Amino acid sequence: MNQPPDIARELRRAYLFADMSEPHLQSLINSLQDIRLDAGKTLFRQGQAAERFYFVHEGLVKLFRLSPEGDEKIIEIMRPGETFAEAVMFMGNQRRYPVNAEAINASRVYAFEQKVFLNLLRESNEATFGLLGSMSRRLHMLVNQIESLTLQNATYRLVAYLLEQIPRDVKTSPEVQLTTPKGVIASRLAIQPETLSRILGKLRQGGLIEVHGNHITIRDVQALRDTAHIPPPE
Amino acid sequence: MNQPPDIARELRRAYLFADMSEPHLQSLINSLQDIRLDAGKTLFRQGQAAERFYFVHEGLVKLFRLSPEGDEKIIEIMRPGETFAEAVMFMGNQRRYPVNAEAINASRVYAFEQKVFLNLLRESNEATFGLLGSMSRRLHMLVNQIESLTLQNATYRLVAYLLEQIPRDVKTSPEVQLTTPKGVIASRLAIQPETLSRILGKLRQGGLIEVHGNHITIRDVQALRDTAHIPPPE
DNA sequence: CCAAGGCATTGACCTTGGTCAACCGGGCCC
DNA sequence: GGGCCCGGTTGACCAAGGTCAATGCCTTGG
Repeated sequence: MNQPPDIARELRRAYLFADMSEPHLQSLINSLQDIRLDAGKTLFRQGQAAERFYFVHEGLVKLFRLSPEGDEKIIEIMRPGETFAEAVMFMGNQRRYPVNAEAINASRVYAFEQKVFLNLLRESNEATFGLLGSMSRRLHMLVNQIESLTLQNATYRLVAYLLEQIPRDVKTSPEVQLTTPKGVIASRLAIQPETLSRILGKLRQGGLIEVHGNHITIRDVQALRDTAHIPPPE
Repeated sequence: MNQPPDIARELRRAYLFADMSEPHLQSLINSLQDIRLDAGKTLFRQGQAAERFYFVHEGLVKLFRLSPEGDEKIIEIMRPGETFAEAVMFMGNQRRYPVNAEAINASRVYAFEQKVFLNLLRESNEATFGLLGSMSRRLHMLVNQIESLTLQNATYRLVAYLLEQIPRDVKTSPEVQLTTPKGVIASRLAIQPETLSRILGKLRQGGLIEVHGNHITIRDVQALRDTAHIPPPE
């Protein structure tokens, strides 16, 4: 069990742990489990009893629902430095995961026991406020998602997604490297892979973007925003 | 300022207040504002600075987003005994309401100052855990909503809504009294009023329900579940 | 080096639900 | 009582995006 000294610093990237006292964080680190997942491996399934929550160390984990027909809707894609399934702890008696979780890539996640964490919350207010912040952010994200699913169309969602992927502080012809297969993005945006492909084609024909496999060059950010009627940031 | 003695009992119906100590609850009650809203009156708008959260005493309040074109999507309809906008308190520096809130009926809501409540949270763990429970439930509700928007069709959503409206412990030919105008239900389900009307017509023709204005008689619960492929409860 | 499987693309077609317009009926106000 | 307004219904039409099928391409493995 090698313990690199900066794992505390890594965990603090998550809102959940950001303001936690050093001793508390250390006691959590001592009890965490380091889990390796091959690509496509299931971490947990919807309906299973929830006893742990997770932090992504590396890789990508998708949280998704399945329809009875087997169609998949990705609710969220968890990236390194993010925690997930921590809200389930407060769902009352029947604590069950409300979604499925599966590794997209080969991944490593840290697992924390609910019991340990709950005990810690009971004696630490900063920790609790960190959790409240995490949950509040997730609520906001879900409301935004509902809005874009109901009040906006597929092109809007894809364009908004692309614009979100632009690294900060870039002004001219930004480059976007898709971090997941296009099919995964399609599910996240609630469209079919065929439709995703067609919309990208349309944008390419319009001279707004260039597509080379996973790599997309945005030729005209403003025009792209305009086609989807997205107001400028801020 | 008449203060009925059982306002504490009323507040305890909300998860947020359920397990709060009596003195804490009393101090909140002393600082609340009782707000009367006419039907259609706006309580707050998306983007406004958030300084208070609310408890519905009577009436119905809709939380909704607007598209640039003016289309409306109701995210949630708040009923007596429920709290809303309490999660906004933890969104960091820029605390702004993420949705609009407007009274559907003539309503009365109690308003609580964030500052007062936050001070109380800092010294009370039961209160904080009540809040975590509220937020956790709301997260779950939103995930369910996303699932039914993306993996299910309009008929499913309407049927699921109707089945939710059936009072507990009723077995035969349940009666459902719609608590809001049909247009409001349509927006909540993310369909057009015309479509809602047509789906009800289809179900009526199929002999599954009877519609008399706001009052709906469900003739065959099982068949209704089957048309939408909804598994039996539990 | 070739075969196989997975992802992406493209085309043809179809379905769901949205749009637009007309109409109905009840409550309300003058 | 008459006009009107609002919520709801109905019909005709339309369009966005889903479905199904064929094909290409790239990776992987024998």
